[in-house]
Amino acid sequence: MRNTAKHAAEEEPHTRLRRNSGRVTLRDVADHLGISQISVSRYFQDPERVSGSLRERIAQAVAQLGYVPNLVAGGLASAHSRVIGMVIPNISGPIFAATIQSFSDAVTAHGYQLLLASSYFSGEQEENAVRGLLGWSPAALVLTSHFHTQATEAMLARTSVPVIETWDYQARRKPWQVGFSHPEVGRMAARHLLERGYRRIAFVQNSAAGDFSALERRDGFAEVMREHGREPRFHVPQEAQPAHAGREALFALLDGPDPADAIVFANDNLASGALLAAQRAGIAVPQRVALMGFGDFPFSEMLTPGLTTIRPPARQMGVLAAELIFARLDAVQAGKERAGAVRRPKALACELIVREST
Amino acid sequence: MRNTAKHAAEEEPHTRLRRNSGRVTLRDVADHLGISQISVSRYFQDPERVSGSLRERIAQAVAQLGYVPNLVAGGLASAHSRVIGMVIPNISGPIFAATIQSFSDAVTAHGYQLLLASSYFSGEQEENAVRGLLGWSPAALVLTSHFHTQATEAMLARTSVPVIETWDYQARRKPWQVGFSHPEVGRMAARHLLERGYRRIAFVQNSAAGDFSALERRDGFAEVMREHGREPRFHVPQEAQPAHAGREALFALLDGPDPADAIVFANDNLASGALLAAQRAGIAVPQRVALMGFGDFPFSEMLTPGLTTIRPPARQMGVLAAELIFARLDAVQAGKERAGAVRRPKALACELIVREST
DNA sequence: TTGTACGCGTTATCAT
DNA sequence: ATGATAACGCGTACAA
Repeated sequence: MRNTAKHAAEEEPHTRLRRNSGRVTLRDVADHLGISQISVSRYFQDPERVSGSLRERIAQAVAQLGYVPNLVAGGLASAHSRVIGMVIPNISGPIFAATIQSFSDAVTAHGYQLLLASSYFSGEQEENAVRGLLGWSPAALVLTSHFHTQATEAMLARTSVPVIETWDYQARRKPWQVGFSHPEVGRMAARHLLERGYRRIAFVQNSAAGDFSALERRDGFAEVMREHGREPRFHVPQEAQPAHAGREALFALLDGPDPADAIVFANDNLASGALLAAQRAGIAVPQRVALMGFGDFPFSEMLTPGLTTIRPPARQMGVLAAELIFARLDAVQAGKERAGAVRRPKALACELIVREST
Repeated sequence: MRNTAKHAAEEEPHTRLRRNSGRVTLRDVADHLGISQISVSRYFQDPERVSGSLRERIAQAVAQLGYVPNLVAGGLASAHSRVIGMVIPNISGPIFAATIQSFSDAVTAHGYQLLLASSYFSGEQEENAVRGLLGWSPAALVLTSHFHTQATEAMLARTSVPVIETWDYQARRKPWQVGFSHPEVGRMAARHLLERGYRRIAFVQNSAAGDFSALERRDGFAEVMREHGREPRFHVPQEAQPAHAGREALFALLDGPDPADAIVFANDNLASGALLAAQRAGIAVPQRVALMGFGDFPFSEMLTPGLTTIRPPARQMGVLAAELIFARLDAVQAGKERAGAVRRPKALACELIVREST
């Protein structure tokens, strides 16, 4: 068939050179069969919309010509793409892995694709990511927590793309949130250690300065401590690498005349670093100092002693976020009637996992 | 300013209803300033291409109107999008994490975006992912290893999108590869254990049936064993979950009259599962049986005893793949002259990490 | 440096 | 059930 400057000279009077990217288009398939583009288009949108005989011929032509639908063109024409954007502080790493995974699976199952970006707990990076993702007119946008720059908030306020936030929960916030309460996590940790009889308890912050959710956990922890008449202690690591930061915190908090008898870490990475350092230094856990983390990362149960931690509903958040998004998309597609049927989710719960380290 | 049916009635004689998605466009910015679209377009492509005074006015209008460039339209017009597709067997999970991370960072640093899909070691899922990703006319496509379905290979052969494969190395394959030799990994493992004096050595396959690279490692292992006059042993786990599969393999291989004295696992997930099971069952490692894995996952050094393993150049593969892609893109942009300057990469090396488990 | 004209490949709309 | 035509919003080519 025509290959360069295809379908140019025949119908147009003022034939300039067309730009034609060289890829097989809907039109090539249609011309090949002597039918119109729109029939082929319909075949891809919903094969039932063309007659059975045509369906077979199109399928064959598509295979023969190696046609791959151009989603960019489709997205432009229909003003919405089958892409969903997601911004996560850390793509790799155990923290968000289960959420990404479950969300990604749901997205794929619905025939959508995932545009993924990491912010590294930086507002600026998140802002750039959001701008870029919105440029693709995604069907939805998923962010992590409610801490954004002003410019990001402005973009969110202006866009018509539905936005959902995960790993956080506030009942009244404008973007619906799928997650749990961070202060409550801090409270759980404090209560657990107080119940166990520990009294000189410290909280170790994340070395990533932008992890504001970790500070919310810290505040929840401090609140319960004070309610029980115990002054909470804190440590802010200087070391950047989590394992080193955990080690640093351990030694700092055991040093001096009034050493801590229990330490809550902002996450399991820090906690496991401390646990290993304790093991190597011959510091008995939990006899001399109890350690606990947050996240229940896969290795936390493999350590000796096993790490007590708080397990967030990581998988569930991805699943629920996807359900919410597709319910909303379906509702819009089905007309406004059922749009009200999609309900704001409730807060999810975290689970205290008690192992040997406390 | 005009909001619905904007810029419709004025210039077109046969004014039908325009479709207009409602978002702020380049044209809105241009109209706002009384200049042409193309000047605003140039501003976004390269601010240096418009005069300083105009530059400031445009910047202000963009901020005021909240314009976000429509990458879909831009992609269609220019026939290439600033998106890079990546298909990885497992997005989350420790195996490919470092590769994804380093690649993602490089992509972001170049102002591109990452469209990520997982195949779960399934050829069919990979095929769907590739089709979907190619639909976005990505600037490049990154796959994992060389095992694809015929349909996938056909798409790769036909597309003009540059393709790179990672986590694999074959010097002559058509898509350039950025990675290492899997058989060599298997050979390294066998040599290490034989040197240590182990003789009844078994290899445990991955419970994920589609992980063909793991079979290449197995074959390299078997080759060296036979060279040394030792018959290799194998175990194929039935359990799906890696930790359980590792446990199952451990007990199966220690059972019977001629138990294994060393076991190589397809990856660290399996190996650590076995290590923990051994610990709980009071099986001395490495005295009664030595264990080693592949991957050097973050927790492998945290186990007691530390897990001997082979560390792939995970980070480096992501970095190198990105370098290759952007060098190629730059070369194309700069004209064909320098296109030859981009050289096929050499094989990367894995590193044997000896800890206490062997 | 700035502007005009038009195509990129698809889908929405209207017509048969 | 199928077709004709005009958008979608931007970048390329060419002109001034």
